[in-house]
Amino acid sequence: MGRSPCCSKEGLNRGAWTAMEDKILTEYIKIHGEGKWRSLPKRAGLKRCGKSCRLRWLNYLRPDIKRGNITRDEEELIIRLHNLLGNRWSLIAGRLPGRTDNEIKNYWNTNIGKKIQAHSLKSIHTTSRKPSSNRPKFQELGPKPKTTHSGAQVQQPSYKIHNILTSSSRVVRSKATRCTKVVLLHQEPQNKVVLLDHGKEIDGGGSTTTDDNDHQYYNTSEPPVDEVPSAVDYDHDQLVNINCDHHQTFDDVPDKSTYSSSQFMNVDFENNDHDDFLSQFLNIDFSFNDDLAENIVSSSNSQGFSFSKSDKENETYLFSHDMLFGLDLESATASLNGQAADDDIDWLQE
DNA sequence: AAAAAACTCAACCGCTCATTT
DNA sequence: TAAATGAGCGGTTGAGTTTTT
Repeated sequence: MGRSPCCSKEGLNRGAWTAMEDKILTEYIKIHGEGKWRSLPKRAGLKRCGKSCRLRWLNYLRPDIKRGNITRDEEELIIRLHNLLGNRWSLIAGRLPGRTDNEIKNYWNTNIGKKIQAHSLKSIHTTSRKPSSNRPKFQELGPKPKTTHSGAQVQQPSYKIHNILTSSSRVVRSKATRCTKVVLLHQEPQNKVVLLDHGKEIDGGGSTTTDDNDHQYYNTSEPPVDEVPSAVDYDHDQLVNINCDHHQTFDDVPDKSTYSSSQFMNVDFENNDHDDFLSQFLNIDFSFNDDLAENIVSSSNSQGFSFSKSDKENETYLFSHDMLFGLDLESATASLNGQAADDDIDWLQE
C-alpha cells in the first residue's frame, strides 16, 4: 500500500496554469513568503495541489529564474557536473544560478543527451568494422523498453543509455543535503579553501561568548597549523559547524581573531583523494541570486574576507572576494580531477 | 496542404528524507 | 522513539509545437 496522496485531487485544477492562477500565487508568496505548500492553496484561494504550487513557483514564477538560452559555458558545466554527480539535477542546478533542476533535466534529455547519443554512435562506428547497416539502432543498445500499465512501450531516455555506455563516469555519490547557510573562505597563500557549514551546534572543544546585544559567538583557541586536519580526514558529518544565526554583519563579530580557521574545515586542493572534497564542495548552496551578490558588503577585514547578509534574516555568507567574483568551478574541478581536460567535451562543439 | 513523426518542456507522480509532534 | 507531516527529488507523461514526409 502506498502512502496517502499529498492532497485530495477532487475539485482541483490540473494541467497548465492560467495567468490568473500565476498572479494569485505570485502575489500570495510576495506577501506571505514561500513554504507551507500543503496549506498554501487553500489560504491563497487556489484550486491546486500544494505540490503543484511549489513546482510552479520554483520552476517558473520565481523572480530570479533564468529561462532558455543555456550558454555553452553552462552546458559544459552541466556535462562536467553530470559526470561527477549523475542524474542529481537539483545539485547540478545549484551550481547554475537561476537554473532549475527541471530545466537542466529537460535540457539534458533533449539537447545534451542527443549529442552524447550521436557521439556514442560515432565511437561505436569508429571502433567497429561492421557495416552500419548491420549494427543495431542506438535505442536497441539500451535496456529493454519499459511498459506502461496499458502495455504500451515507453522510450528510454537517451541519458540512461549514455550512462550505460560510459562506464568510466566518475560519479560522486554524495548525499544531496540542503545547505542553507554557508561560509566560504579562501586562505592565501596556501591554496586552501575553508568551508563552514553553520546552523548546527559546534562539536569540539570551544566555548561560547555572548555579547551585550545577546549575540552568541563561538570561540576556540587556534590550534597549531599541523594539527588542522585535512578534508579527507573528515567524513561528511564531521564538517565543523558553527551557529551564528544571530550575526548581523561582519562588524558584529567582537573579536575576529577568535573567529578563524580553527573553526573551519580546511580542504587541501592538492590532496589526491578528491571525491570526499568534491562531494562536500558540490553540496554547498551557491544559489544566491545576482541581486544578493550585488548587495555584498565589500567591507573586508585584514584577511581579505567579505561578509554579506542575505535577505533571509538568519542567513549569512562569508566569502573572499575571489570566491565571490572569481569563482571558477571549471578550473577548480579540473585541477582536482586530473582527467577533466577539455578533450572530454570537444566533440560537443562539432 | 495535410498527415505523421519528432521534439520540447511544464506538470504530475511516487518515493525518500527531514522535521515536527 | 515512533508516527505524522512537510518538503524535495528524480523519473515520467502528455499536450502543444515544429519539422518532415
